[in-house]
Amino acid sequence: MTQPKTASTVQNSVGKTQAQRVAASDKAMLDAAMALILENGMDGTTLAAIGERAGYSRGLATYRFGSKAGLFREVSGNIQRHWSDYLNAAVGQDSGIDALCNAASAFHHFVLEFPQEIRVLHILYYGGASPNSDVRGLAKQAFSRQVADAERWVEDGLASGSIRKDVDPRSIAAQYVAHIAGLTYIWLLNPGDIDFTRIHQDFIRTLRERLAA
Amino acid sequence: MTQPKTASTVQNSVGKTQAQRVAASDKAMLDAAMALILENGMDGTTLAAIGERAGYSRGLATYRFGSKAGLFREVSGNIQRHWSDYLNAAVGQDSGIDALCNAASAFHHFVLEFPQEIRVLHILYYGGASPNSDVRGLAKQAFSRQVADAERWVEDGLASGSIRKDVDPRSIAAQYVAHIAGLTYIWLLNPGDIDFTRIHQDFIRTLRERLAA
DNA sequence: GGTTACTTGCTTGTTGACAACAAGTATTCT
DNA sequence: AGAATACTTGTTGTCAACAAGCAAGTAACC
Repeated sequence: MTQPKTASTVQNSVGKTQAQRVAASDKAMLDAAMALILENGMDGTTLAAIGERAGYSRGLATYRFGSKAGLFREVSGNIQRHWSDYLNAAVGQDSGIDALCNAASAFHHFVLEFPQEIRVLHILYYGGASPNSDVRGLAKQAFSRQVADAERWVEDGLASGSIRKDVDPRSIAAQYVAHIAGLTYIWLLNPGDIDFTRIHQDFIRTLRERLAA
Repeated sequence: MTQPKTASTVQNSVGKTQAQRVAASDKAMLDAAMALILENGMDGTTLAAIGERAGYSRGLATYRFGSKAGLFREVSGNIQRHWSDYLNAAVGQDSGIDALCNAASAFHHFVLEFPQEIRVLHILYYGGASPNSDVRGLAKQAFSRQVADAERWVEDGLASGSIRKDVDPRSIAAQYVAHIAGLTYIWLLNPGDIDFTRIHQDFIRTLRERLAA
């Protein structure tokens, strides 16, 4: 294993265009990174291990992502894009209570369909609770946007009269996001302890009861 | 600064009993640890920095806590004990909806009164979202107990007839804890963004509406 | 279409920071 | 006094980050 590792050691890295080489290594690196974060968390994941797990050298991860922070940025950006598309497809042009409920359902389905991505994403985001953490900005931005979305939905519902007048959009939005984030956190800690589907149905029902005009 | 640092360099470390020496250093170390975790997070806090901030050598933190994991255990244990006493004082022998509401209010007051302790505690707990994290077990245990407490309160309320019959204690308990944890997380990320008092009042009201028999 | 210059992808060498531990010194206790 | 405990200093191994180099691909020119 100490023999010099040339690019040709790696499957399919010769006779390809540069673009193909990068695409291949990039995918392998991101897959390896996600797998290692799931196994060992952020701290336990080393840049060297990512490169080697992906079938390259210990140095490639640093070269590709620049730093550990860059790696986390890349990974979270990828997953977030996926979730964002999924959410938009589910919510579309809805607003008011329907938008809130559809978004919650979309999250519920996403968790069932891509549990690993959600796990990785939240491992990263909860790491952002630490000050000076490299992912803090990412987490902040993600949650701010979620709250802003929810707030907008509630405001639209108020404007159209489908939501009762005595609620505060900002407060509802914060509670809505907190509910989902908190539940996901508990699930992350103790996957078997949470009956996600039951709680989700409960939540949807309560939301409608509480907000309906 | 490179001169040998003997214990007598430290204020009040000579002419005291061993017990007093330990008590003094222990307090200084824990204070330093909390301050540094608040400033730099878990990753950014080094055992050496804790010792030196506390006015001792770079080695004392390792000697005292055994390892970084041991340090976190100690810090979280201390804060948790404080919160636990605070909670018991507030909830007492209450059960049912009153217990849930009083516990939520106690948390609200604790956050206002000891924001730094809550910040540190949750920085540690959210770090537990990472697998193989040293604090994972602590976080798991803490949240399990919170859910169990809430579940018991709901069950008592069901038994005494003060809570409506069609709710699932486990589901309610999980949502209750998720609400508080999620809200705290968002507050940790963006302290100014959350109107804690308003949301708390909202929450209490909703809780009563939703659970009252 | 073949040789040469250049660019880009990737690897290896090295440094500094830090946790962890071992071995030492200082202070108190009996 | 010496034993025990509190604390400090020396050292090792791991890892992120960076620097320097090698190899494969691409383009310019003949």
